[in-house]
Amino acid sequence: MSSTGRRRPPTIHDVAREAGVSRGTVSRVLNGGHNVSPASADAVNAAIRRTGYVVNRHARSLITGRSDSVAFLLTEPQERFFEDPNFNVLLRGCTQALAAHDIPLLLMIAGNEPERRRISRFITAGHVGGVLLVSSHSGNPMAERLVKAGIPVVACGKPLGQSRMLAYVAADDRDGAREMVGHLIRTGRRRIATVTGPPDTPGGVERLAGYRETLAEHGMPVDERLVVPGDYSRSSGEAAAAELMRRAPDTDAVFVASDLMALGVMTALEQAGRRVPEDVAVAGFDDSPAALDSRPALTTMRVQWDRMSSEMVRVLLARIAGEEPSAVILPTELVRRDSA
Amino acid sequence: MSSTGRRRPPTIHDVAREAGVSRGTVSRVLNGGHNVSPASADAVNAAIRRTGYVVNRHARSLITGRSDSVAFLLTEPQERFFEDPNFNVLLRGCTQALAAHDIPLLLMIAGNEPERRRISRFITAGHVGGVLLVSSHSGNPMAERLVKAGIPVVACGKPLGQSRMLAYVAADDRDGAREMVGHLIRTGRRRIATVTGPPDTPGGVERLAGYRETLAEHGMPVDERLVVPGDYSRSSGEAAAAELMRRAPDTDAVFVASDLMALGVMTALEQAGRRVPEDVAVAGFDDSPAALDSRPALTTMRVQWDRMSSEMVRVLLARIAGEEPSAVILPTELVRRDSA
DNA sequence: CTGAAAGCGCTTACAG
DNA sequence: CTGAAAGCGCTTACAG
Repeated sequence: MSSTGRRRPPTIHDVAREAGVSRGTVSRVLNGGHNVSPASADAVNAAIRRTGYVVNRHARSLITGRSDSVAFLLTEPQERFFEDPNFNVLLRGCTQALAAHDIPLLLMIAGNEPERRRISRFITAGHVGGVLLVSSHSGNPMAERLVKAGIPVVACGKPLGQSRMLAYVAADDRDGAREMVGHLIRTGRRRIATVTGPPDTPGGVERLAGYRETLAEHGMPVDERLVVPGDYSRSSGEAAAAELMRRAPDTDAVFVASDLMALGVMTALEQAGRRVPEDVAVAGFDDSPAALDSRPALTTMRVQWDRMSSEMVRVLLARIAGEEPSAVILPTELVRRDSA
Repeated sequence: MSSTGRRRPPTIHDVAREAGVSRGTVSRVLNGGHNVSPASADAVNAAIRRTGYVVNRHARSLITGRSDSVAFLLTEPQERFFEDPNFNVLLRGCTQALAAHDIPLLLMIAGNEPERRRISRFITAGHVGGVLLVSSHSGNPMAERLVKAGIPVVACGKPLGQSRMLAYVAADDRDGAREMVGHLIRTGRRRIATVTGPPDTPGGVERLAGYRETLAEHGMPVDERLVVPGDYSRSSGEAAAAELMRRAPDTDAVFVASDLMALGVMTALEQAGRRVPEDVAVAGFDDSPAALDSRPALTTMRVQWDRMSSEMVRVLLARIAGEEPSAVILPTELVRRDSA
């Protein structure tokens, strides 16, 4: 084997010597093996194995002007995400899906404009091969900049108003809402309220749309007093339910646009002396871990967060490889527990 | 200004021309400004501003053999961390503290041996300037490898058995335990039990030690039946409390080594017909967000997770700059709520 | 204090 | 299919 000291890692030059070919040929094997004879390829691969060679990414990036790493980019006040249990699942899933391709994940938080500028500069400087964009609110300024700079971007959730320019992976919010509201109707509920997400988020828009559609299809007029806005926080759910009890004490079901808000809704209902589900059914959305801990256990729509992350990575790698932007919509699933 | 098209970003060469100096001088300014006349330095800095130059990290890393990025490395079955609310605080804090220095954070999860190998290779290949090691269990195989490879490492929490070779930042577990147990004694409790963390974690060892010491100092013999092991999970707290009620129904206080376990303890006590805090006081450790949501609200020791992350980054940067490993112990603070 | 030059490890036309 | 060569943007002894 190698006669010299084991200090510095082998380079493409060592591999070339070991394989009896030129450095150019080694590089060609490394980059897809085009225009290389099978015999040369075999020799190179064997040499790579023998020497323990691994490509120097810095040298490669210096030439190509791009990096193989991927950014996981948060572009909102981070509190929201870091409170959200789904966020962890997503981050972990993306890290592992990328690791399977030996691609490092860079975590970046762009909560304000200076941060956004700094990060834009970093990304457009070629330090990142693509971006997993996690942001639920529309009108995201980062998205446009990155896309214009030619950076492959995949969004998590449908980017309202930008869905034409971005690849994205999202849950089927509207269909999920339809299924849940249908469930409430089938189980005999007649005064069905909803607590919505913010109107500039896909979950806020689509889940509400599904609610409206389903009521209409069942010939149940939508009473606007039963539509109360929330902001996905637990406390906003609590406030919404309190408001609801004032506006329409005869409410017998609440379709809530997120589990976290649903927990708040249950707390407020309890305080208002309502039993769940006997007096009021409560249904959430997301199937977050907390849904299991609540009492009664929360009936909810499951969003496949694990698949979400693997699909995001798959679509991003496809984009990086040159494919056109595409949208992936993942179905949701009714998880019936005790609250509805 | 520049006469050519704005396509490719300016290089050190552009700056040199603009400043009327050689590329070597520009590089010297970039790297600390040693051996550069004030006049040259000024000219270079002005040129940098004018051209909008930013260093190409790939080229720099290719030369120096190291990177300025930092890894945030998890080395255990990730579930534990991703369930832990403190983890989020830590991750976010580190990301932001590093961002302030314009240093990217790479998230890596090494849950099994193949992953550990892959990541070790990546890190020792110079793709990372240092490592923030997050792992509570002792005997971490990564730590030793990295240290031996000369990678600056800072651990979160005292690395049992490896504290000599690693820099680390930790909460003062023992002191915190002493304060809490003292509080329980001062408020009249006499049969004080404890639910511990795993014996191979600093929190498991130190918080138990503080418990024992404090009882002893107050002339209260430690009854080993009152020491029940847990694993930091909520359910282990539940099981521990149930066991405790069997072993010693006259227990009037439980010092629990984590908030999550404390929540489990409260659930089990409730099921056993005990009132908290009237019959049994319950005290946690960590001051995690969940401590606020419990009913009664949990009395606990606050760990300064936000400072933890900024200290970890500070110490790591110092290590990278050549300083010797150091330990930082952060004080904890008694947060008195309703449960004790 | 400063410039000219070598070189980091790789990729990619270019010529054969 | 293959090798020789140029070059990516930077740092760092080396002379002066």
